[in-house]
Amino acid sequence: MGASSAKHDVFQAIADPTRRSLLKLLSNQELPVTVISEHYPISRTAVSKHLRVLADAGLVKERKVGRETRYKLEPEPLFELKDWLQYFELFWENKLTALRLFVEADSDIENQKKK
Amino acid sequence: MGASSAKHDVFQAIADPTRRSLLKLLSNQELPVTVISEHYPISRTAVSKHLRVLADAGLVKERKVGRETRYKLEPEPLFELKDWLQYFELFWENKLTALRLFVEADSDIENQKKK
DNA sequence: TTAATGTGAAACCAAATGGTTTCGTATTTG
DNA sequence: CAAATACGAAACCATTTGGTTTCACATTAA
Repeated sequence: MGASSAKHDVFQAIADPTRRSLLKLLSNQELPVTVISEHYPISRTAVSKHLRVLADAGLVKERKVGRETRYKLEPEPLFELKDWLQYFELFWENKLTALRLFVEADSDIENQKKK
Repeated sequence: MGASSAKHDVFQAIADPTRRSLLKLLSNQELPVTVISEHYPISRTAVSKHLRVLADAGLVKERKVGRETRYKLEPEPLFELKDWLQYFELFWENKLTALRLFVEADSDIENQKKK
């Protein structure tokens, strides 16, 4: 099996703004649930559920330390997102190229009008 | 107002696999709804609704031609996604660096064991 | 040992989501 | 003009989602 045996999709995991925020919060530190939930207006349980979705997508890793569960970012699954995006970069570059060509063609038309 | 006056979020728009597929389909061609929906096992109406979500997020542009409505990719909003991703690239690079350092440290330990 | 703390599971709920079928309306085409 | 085509709006439905409160269970502290 490949790298993406995740129960939850990366795309779906990052669809929620709270979860995106969680990823940033946990990007440079490992934190227990209670501390994490202090950053949000929702209940600790709700935060816990978001963390589960992220964990299912492989975006976050949990580690039990005593009675705490500490979470931290696991950025690898974001590669899938990057790959997906890469396909489209081709098109937005084309778009910019097309725009440039259009502007040039437009100038030509302007020149012709001036004849 | 900035560039993202979209009713629908880009992140949410690409969360659905059918919509991601639509974006690829429309990346190199402008197509009317009926033709598009032939590529999917769901109803034309369902496809139409997905297209609306994509249009709300600015990811697709519609153009009426006679009785047809033709859709094509509008890749610009994907920049937001790219920006968001960029933040995390820092961390996965760190991760790789950390891994490299760990491997080196491990070698050192191996060497020590050999003493 | 008893009390306090950190957490997830469960049951529940309202709203959003992804789908359907039916209908009305423009626009071609015969 | 009449029939066919292309489409979106509406009403409806089942499931998922994001949230809550309550409860049970470990683990640590008194």
